[in-house]
Amino acid sequence: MRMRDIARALGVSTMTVSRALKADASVAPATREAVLAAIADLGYVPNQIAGGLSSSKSGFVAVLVPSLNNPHFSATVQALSDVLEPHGLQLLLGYTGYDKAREEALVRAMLGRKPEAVVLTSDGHSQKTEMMLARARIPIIEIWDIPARPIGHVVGFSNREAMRCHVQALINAGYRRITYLGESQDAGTRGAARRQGFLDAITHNNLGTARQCTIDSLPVTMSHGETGLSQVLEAFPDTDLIVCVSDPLAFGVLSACQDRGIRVPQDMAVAGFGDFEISRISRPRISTLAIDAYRIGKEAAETLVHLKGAGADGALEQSAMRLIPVVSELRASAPGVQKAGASGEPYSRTPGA
Amino acid sequence: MRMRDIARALGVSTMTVSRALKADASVAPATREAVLAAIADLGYVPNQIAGGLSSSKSGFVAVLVPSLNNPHFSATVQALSDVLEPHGLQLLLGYTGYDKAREEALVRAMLGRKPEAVVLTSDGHSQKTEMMLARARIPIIEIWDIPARPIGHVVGFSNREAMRCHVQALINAGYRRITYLGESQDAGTRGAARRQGFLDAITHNNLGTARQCTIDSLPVTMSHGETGLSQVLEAFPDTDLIVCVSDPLAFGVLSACQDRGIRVPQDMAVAGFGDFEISRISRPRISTLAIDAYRIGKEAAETLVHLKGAGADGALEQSAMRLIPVVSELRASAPGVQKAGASGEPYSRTPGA
DNA sequence: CTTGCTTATGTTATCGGTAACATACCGTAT
DNA sequence: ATACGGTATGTTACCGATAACATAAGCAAG
Repeated sequence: MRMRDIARALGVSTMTVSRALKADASVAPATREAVLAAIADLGYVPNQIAGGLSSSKSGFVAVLVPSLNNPHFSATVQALSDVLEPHGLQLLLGYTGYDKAREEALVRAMLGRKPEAVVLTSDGHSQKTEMMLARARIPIIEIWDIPARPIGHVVGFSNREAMRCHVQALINAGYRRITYLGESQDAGTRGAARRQGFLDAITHNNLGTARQCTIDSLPVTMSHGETGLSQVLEAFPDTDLIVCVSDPLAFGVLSACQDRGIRVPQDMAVAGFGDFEISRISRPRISTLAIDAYRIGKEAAETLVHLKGAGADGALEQSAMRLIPVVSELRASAPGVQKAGASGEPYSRTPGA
Repeated sequence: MRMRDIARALGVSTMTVSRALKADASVAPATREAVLAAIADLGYVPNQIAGGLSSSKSGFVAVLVPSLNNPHFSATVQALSDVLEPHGLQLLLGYTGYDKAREEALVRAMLGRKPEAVVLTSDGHSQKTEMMLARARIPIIEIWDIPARPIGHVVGFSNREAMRCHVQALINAGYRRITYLGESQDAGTRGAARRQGFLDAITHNNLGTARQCTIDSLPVTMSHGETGLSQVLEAFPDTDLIVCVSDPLAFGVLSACQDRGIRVPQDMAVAGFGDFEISRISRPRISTLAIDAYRIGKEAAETLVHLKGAGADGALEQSAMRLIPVVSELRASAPGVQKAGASGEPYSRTPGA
């Protein structure tokens, strides 16, 4: 079933059919209706591959995220989809599995399909990946973190600065013997940036040598809580607060505390990062840092739509950087808040730039 | 940058370049090396759109899931990707948001890109969707549930039968005043099948009129636990077990119980469905039903690979149905297991067909 | 009645690859 | 030396749509 079949059935040319399928082209209203009726009747679906080759408009945007099983990335993808689809842009989704080689292979495969733009998380890329993206001459948007050397546009926040503020708020709440629990092989990733932010806060407050424990898995999940807690208790038994690299890990630590009869937050407090749903629902709740993942996707998509509107030179336009504010939420698991009797109320603080 | 540019740079024809890019074609080893070197050198990425149009092999498989923010679907997608990518098939992912109109629009958009197969969850489809899929003459695989009227191949299990077995196991453990907590607008979805399975078990055991409460949201998440528990306590205050349509909801109910000082499982037990990580990590643990989501994706992918190997008539071949076994896991929140002192040990039961 | 402009539709070339067929070249058997 | 078979490469047509240009019809103004 081709466009020609529709055209022949109506005694018109393929161009008339093609034009009838576009909203703006000049076709007589009666003709358009007849064409659309025939298409619906025969169940014709236009071949986008052929159309794309001819018009050099593929109609999709490549999106690369480290993992799909992550509410943050889901929300970001959802936002991208919500904004881009009304503009006729579909998403070609790929997940890198936190693996740079895989990311490179994916970028290559995606570029071969001529996406109109590429959106990817700024977690560090291989040199070839960066080269391919730079050569592609299409808009590139890095999201989530602020890369040291951006390829194109950026929509995100500084994980380092966010974690620094978060830990500072916890220090203000009275904690002093704070241990960080993160990933071991995090070079160049968001995890490393968060760790650095933790170190910044510890150093700035003269809290002595930083206490750190790591888990050898990428990404860490709630299942790693037990291992993580063991390590912390062995290395730093007097810890009064464990700051975890993410909320799921914090929840895992919380469960492990319950198993050992450690009262949270009286004996030891637990903090996470990322504002996953679980940190609000768990009992006790987990202090965390809220990130508006949907907004990151939304603003990235809006940047793209704006670039499209600006014309073909969009890719060459001055690259923009949009910063997304984040908010620390100290909950019941932080005694400072508990004492204030506002066990559910968030204590908010928006870090600057 | 086109293939012609590579060809000219080497003084060969485009066909030689094209052939060098395929593993099996007959090209002199020296020529192939020269071509590949030039390609790497110039950073050429073949245009898959043009290649696809010419060879009528798009090289990707369309995958539709209701939501990406769901560990089950993530695992299934991961499996599909793991198996299909070595065969040169990429995934074109779409999520329906549990919305049939959206699903229809997505199917239309995807078919326009000529996927080599379509994999979608069997949650009920619009009539047009079914028609389009049937007409596409490519392999269609419905996964997760067993549809009443399959379009093509099926890889999944019976949610109804699984829930029936699950509830039967809980009845065997001693529960009698069991209340079901599910979604209100679940017509034709997995939720409805699970509800029906619950009803089957209640009826079969002569436990009187079934107790049901519903939450008006699709999908329900852990955040709906509080509302759900309120409804159950109001309508059926003597409930000894709440069976939830999914694990996240069960976790939300568990937290709500803690807020009210309801001891789980002594005062009231909580069961989920789906074996999410959280039901293993939460304290107390949640009785649940394990589903091997990765295996569903893996077997679906293997079915596709087999069909490809079988040749062009794959789509017309006898449609297969693969059943995935599921296992009830009664955990600490079920007193039967607790009494046996095996607080972490799963109690297993594999339902037949 | 003709010119000129607008609107609706048709014709042709092309997007960048690949299938299918054609051909040149080489070594080996006769 | 000739015929033959296989390998390596080139030529041509085409995949199914659309951009760009061409053309026919209709109508207003002169």
